[in-house]
Amino acid sequence: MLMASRQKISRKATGTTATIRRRGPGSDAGDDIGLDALVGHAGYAVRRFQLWIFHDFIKTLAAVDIRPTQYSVMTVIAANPGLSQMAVAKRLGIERARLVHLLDSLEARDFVSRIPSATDRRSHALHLTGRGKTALARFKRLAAEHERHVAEKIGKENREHLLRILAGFT
Amino acid sequence: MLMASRQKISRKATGTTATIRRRGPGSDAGDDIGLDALVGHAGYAVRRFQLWIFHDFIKTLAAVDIRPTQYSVMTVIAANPGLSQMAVAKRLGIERARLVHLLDSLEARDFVSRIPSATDRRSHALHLTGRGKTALARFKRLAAEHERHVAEKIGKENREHLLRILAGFT
DNA sequence: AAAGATTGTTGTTGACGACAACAATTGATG
DNA sequence: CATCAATTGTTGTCGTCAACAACAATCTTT
Repeated sequence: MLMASRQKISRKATGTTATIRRRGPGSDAGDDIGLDALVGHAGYAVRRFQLWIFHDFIKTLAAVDIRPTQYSVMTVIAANPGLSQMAVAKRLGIERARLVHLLDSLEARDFVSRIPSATDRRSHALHLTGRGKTALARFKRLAAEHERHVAEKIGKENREHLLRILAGFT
Repeated sequence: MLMASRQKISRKATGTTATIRRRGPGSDAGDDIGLDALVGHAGYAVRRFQLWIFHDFIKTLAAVDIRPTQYSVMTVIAANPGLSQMAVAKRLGIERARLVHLLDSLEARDFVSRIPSATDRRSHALHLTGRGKTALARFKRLAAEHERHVAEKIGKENREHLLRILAGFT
């Protein structure tokens, strides 16, 4: 065995002294373990929820091979054609260094085009291509389906309430 | 300049045709850009919120150098001493491969100890050390302060409502 | 005793955030 | 007008994290 530091200790395997719920002693299947202090921490709940929601988004849009960040980039460009990379990065809270690769992949698939700005030769004016526009329409239908999954998971009114609560972060 | 593919196009810099809000023409500072379809997507709001919340957690607990995942691991072990690595990983939704490194760092700081299980020589019974227990108490105070930051950010009752909505994911 | 499952471990891959440089270009200041 | 600071896109590195695949040791089942 490749484990490290295996001292010999004769500790009783009483284990799980505190907050195990609904389990007979001796059972170690471990699917209902108390969290105690972790419940009531917003960060933990949000992290788990985000994992679930991204999984579902990726799965729902797997047929078109679009990830959440790519979708957000195309959406912003579609709503504001001609935007610079800096503007998109700032708006979405991603770094411009990261946006470079995102746009590379989207441009390679002919969804987005970097058009040299007529007023600033440093910057690119971002636009969706024709293919990009029709593709985004399909993405939006799938994203709406994903959004329905969210509503099924947490409840329609809870989803709307959550959107209102977090509206300040968009 | 190292930019790629700079064709010469005489496109008008009208830019931002659709949904720019509250901005005079010609200004390109770009801090108020329409999102349109992105608003109403739970995943986007949750992602931004999670970034904010993790940043605040890390900053608030920077003095003790504890990250959210480390905190969650110690909390679960404290509440359920003797748990195996598999059980902790399953409970927190992290992979056991990842938990190895997390426990390595926590063990190196003498917060957690891997005690060989008396009943199963494959598994480790996880416990907090004395140092780990007193340290966790301090972490919890700082985490509570972070939680107050969350309440200030989104509102006390909104935070509680959000916790209720996402209770199923903990 | 043999076959299959489990546990901890190591390693790799890819997405992602953060940061630091750099060339080209712009804008402001003298 | 010349010069210097700021901006824009780019490249690169680093660290975190989720996901997977392998593996040795061990347990369980038959």
